[in-house]
Amino acid sequence: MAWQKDGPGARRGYHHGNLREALIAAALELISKKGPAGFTFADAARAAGVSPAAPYRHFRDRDALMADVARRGFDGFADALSRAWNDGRPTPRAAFERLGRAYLEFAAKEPALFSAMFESGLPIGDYPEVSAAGERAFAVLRQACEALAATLPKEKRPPPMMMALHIWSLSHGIASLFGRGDAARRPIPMSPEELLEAAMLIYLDGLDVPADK
Amino acid sequence: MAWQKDGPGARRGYHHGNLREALIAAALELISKKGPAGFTFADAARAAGVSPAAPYRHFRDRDALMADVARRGFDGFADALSRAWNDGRPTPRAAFERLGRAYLEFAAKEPALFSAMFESGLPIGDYPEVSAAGERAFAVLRQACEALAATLPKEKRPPPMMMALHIWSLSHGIASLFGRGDAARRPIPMSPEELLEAAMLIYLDGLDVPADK
DNA sequence: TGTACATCAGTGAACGCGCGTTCACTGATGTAC
DNA sequence: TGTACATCAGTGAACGCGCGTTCACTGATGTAC
Repeated sequence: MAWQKDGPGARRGYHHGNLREALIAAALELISKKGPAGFTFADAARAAGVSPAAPYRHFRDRDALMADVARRGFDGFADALSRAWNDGRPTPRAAFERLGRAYLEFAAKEPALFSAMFESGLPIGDYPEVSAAGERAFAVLRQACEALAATLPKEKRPPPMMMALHIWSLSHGIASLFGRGDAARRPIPMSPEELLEAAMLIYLDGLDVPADK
Repeated sequence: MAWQKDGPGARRGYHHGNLREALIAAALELISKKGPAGFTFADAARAAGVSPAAPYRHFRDRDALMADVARRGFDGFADALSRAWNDGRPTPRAAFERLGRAYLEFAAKEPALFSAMFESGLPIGDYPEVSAAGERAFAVLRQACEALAATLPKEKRPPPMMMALHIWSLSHGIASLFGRGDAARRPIPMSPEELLEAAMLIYLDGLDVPADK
């Protein structure tokens, strides 16, 4: 956690030097401890070690801070998905399965970001940069579906948009219900990753996407 | 909305006569207006037209009220799923598809209950009656999967528990992301019902569950 | 059928608390010359 | 290189507010006899 810049930019007295980042880090910390509703603007200021008035220099209000966290979350999510897809190498099908796992991995490794993205209760209409970032993440999945659909003969190709929505929903459902270290999670007899992998196998079978090799 | 009993039990002055129910109704109203985090104990009292101290006669605190809402939600959910399944009549497959639609219907028609059940942020470990009600709802789905799996030849039968988790996750993902009249919802080119139906078709195809007729 | 009394389910005033927000301010930094 | 000044990013005190919670209380209801 980079609460403060290291080296010459580190806090040196009156000026924090890196408050914006520190507030975001504090927000993440507080979200993972107490849930997306579990922190206030004043809490974030306290955690960053500044006066309650200081955050106003960087964010209009708590929602704006939360929105920035969510936007960063979606940006990181889009990157993670892109990396997993890796332009469909070595095969679209193998890459596609990696994509699903990347979804769960993100939810598991960054539960605070995941909460901010999907459970913050933000009026996302008010934060177009958040929904734009969300679109970018979804676009990665959609592209992957297009590539995978293209491996099928024309008459059997499903609409890639529909496919993308299916996979997104499935992954999201698994991640929401079982995917986090959450105390609220119900115990299940297999790991979320196995659960998703099995489901994708069945789903792709249903679409007649041939297994690799 | 039965805010107060009708007839002889209706409010008649000093005693409310039906405050417990009125508080629950108020909570639902407030949840659908402002989200699961969007109301306080005092708000609920105000909405029910009583003093801020009155709710303490019926609930230990706000969380206890929320938990009761969630429990009722799961009970109603279990009922709705049971009704949709209808013991697998006329055929397990047809009943199964009804089950999926019932999931979405519940989320769409009772968004406040749905929020209380899945997005309230309650520490459900502290409310065993809530998780028990959740289990009852899940059990309906699991039973249905058993019945459907039983229509397949032994060597092709998937584990019903896994199947149930798949369908639950998929339905839940669709309901969460696209299923509510929510302002936060992303626009999609088909209805959630169509989306789920198509996904289930593909999934059941993947399992080689024969279509009816 | 009346009455005395216990119990129940409310009131309303009060409290301490933390939050959001504003304000005039001030220390630190960057830059023009 | 030095200096004056503008700007930036903080402080800390203050405010009004609503919340959660407690308390002694009281009106209404139910019941034993």
